[in-house]
Amino acid sequence: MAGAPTNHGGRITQRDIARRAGVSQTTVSLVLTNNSEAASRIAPATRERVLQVIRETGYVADPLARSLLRQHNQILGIFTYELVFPAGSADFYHPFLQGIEACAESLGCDLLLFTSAPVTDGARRIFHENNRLRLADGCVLLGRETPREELTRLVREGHAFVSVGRRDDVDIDGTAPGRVPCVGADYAGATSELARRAVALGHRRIAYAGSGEGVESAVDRLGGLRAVVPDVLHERSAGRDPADLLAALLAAGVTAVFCELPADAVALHGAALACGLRVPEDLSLVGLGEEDGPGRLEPALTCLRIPRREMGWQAVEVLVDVLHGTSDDHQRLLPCAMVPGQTLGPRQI
Amino acid sequence: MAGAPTNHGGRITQRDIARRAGVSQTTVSLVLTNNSEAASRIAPATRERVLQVIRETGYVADPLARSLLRQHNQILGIFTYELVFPAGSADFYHPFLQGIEACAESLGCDLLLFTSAPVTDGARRIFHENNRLRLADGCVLLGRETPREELTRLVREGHAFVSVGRRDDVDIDGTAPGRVPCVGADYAGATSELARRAVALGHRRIAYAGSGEGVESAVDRLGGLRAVVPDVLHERSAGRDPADLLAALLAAGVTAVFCELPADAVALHGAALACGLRVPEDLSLVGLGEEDGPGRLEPALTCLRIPRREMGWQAVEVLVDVLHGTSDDHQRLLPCAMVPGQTLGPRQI
DNA sequence: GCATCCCGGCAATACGAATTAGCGATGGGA
DNA sequence: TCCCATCGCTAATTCGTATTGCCGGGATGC
Repeated sequence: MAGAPTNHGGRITQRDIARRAGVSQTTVSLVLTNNSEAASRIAPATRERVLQVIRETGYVADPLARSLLRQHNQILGIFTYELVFPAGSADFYHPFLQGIEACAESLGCDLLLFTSAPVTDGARRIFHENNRLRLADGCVLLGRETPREELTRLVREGHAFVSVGRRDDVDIDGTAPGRVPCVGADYAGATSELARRAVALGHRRIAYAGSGEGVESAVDRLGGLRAVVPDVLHERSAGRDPADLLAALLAAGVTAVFCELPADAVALHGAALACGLRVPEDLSLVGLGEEDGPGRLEPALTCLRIPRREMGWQAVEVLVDVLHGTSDDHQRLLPCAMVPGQTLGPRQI
Repeated sequence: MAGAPTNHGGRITQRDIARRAGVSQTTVSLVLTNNSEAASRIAPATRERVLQVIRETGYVADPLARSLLRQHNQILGIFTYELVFPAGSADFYHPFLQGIEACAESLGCDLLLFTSAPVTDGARRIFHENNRLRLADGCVLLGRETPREELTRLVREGHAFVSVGRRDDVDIDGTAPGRVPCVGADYAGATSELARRAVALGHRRIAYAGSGEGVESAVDRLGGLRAVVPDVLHERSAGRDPADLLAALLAAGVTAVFCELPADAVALHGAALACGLRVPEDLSLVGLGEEDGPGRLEPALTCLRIPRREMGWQAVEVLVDVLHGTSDDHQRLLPCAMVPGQTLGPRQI
């Protein structure tokens, strides 16, 4: 241990350094805070003596004590309602995390994953008795969905946070609607654009397969489609046999299906082939999201590319805005690129 | 804000609670630390009054101040020499992180990613002037390689850490060799096992393609092969044309090649096919690692499965051991499963 | 009736670093 | 010789929470 002069618990403090250098703790602190103000107040000889001891001992300031005083820690929190590193959908979060990490690095911030949040009633919760939110200066919320009550409380208590994914306004008792800081993908705009394209290709009977309600991203997709095709046929797909769903769609004379989940499009594609139908000649299929996993469809699915990395980066930017109170609008919608694919074609009938 | 009685900087403290409840800060603290000792010292009426105020204000203790006293924070650090979420090799780290996260969650610990570590001389470094290591109770080191001097300093200064991946002992001036806490994959054992299999299949002239030096994992692989096949032919592969490498191997009469990097095996496979050779009939190929990415070889490469998730989990276990001073040996080698594949076959000639 | 004990609560202190106010010594000017 | 400014450094305080020791009053024991 090189004879480190630990006084009490093993960790070496500024007082230890001070003792060894024959100065006060204040002086050690002044030497360390290297600004022109303080530096000028210390004689070069003293300064050097202190630095020498610091070098010998390898002392570094305890960031905790420092943070307690400063009231901020250069730490950004990341909270997810599922595991941050899920096993199943191998890397849904990965691009988001890449963007967050890159931006945090450029800011010189560390990233704290709130893995300690206990699971109550089958879900992780931000607010629990030993809430560690304050360890971070602000927090990025990641996940397909955020419980309304948690969101409301975050806004009401004035926490610095940002959601990755658009979130509806929150109701703060009586006053103006609480806008939730967020960086989302512009599902509505992208879906509208695809819808216009489908219409231009001659499609008249268009369907939406998926819930279309609940989560904001689902509402936005259905809404984007409705804005262009008011009389869209809305069919739920959850837990439904693809062949069944397909039959219902065909019976209604549908020629193009917009699927909330790309996976549904893939399933419908399979069902269509099984019926001897051709895609897109007999039925056009569109996935309103990014195809995940390696199971690429052949021919390529017409779908969206969600700018996930960019969303992560910008989420951190917005979070910093929130912290500094810089900008006034803390909501951003990023455009989705369209993946042309080959499953959206001209109506043939 | 519900008229929260913030005194100074916005955050609400135990003193605020105390004022509102007409008690002292001590009492608030005692009410919060819910152990039998302290609880008995507070009258139920007082206790309830304090709890009421706490509920109204939504107060939660500042984990920072708490940590400063306790000298530990329930935070485990993760340090990587590259980005934690790299863009290129999509998810080399992902399985490790999964294991680390799962174990941390079971321990109720948060995870801190040291993204603030600045890049000096082209590489991230743990030790720099504003070292934030002490934010965490201990630290998991992730990455293919760890600079020796950083490792040495970690050991010398007695930091609690663990390396994912075996690391050689470190030289602490004069005293006994400093064993580095680590959880590694047993490359040596697995390679030996594969070598025995190759020998049993009739192979006599076996080559090792790769550096075989430097990083521990490379040394271990070559070592494991040498233990079974002392007269192995060692050919470097870095930056070399696969066809060129193949020619050299064939000229030496090699019938089985053990490749440090599965990617090299894939490249050699391509070169062999181009020469009209069959695998494994004319040449057996073994990858001494996990094939990464979706570019699976056809037929399947005989290689290893690195228990990355398990390594992550056990790394955290070892770290906890180190922290508590529980066990005495902090090195673990985990067995690698063999992926049979079809590129290692009987020698035909 | 006096010593003792327990109950319920509080003041004081510690954790480690940063900041403010101020103290003693020195030097220069009048 | 006296006064004041400057230099170089330190004592005291702060951040928010946990812990220790103690105090006053009422009940209990002998």
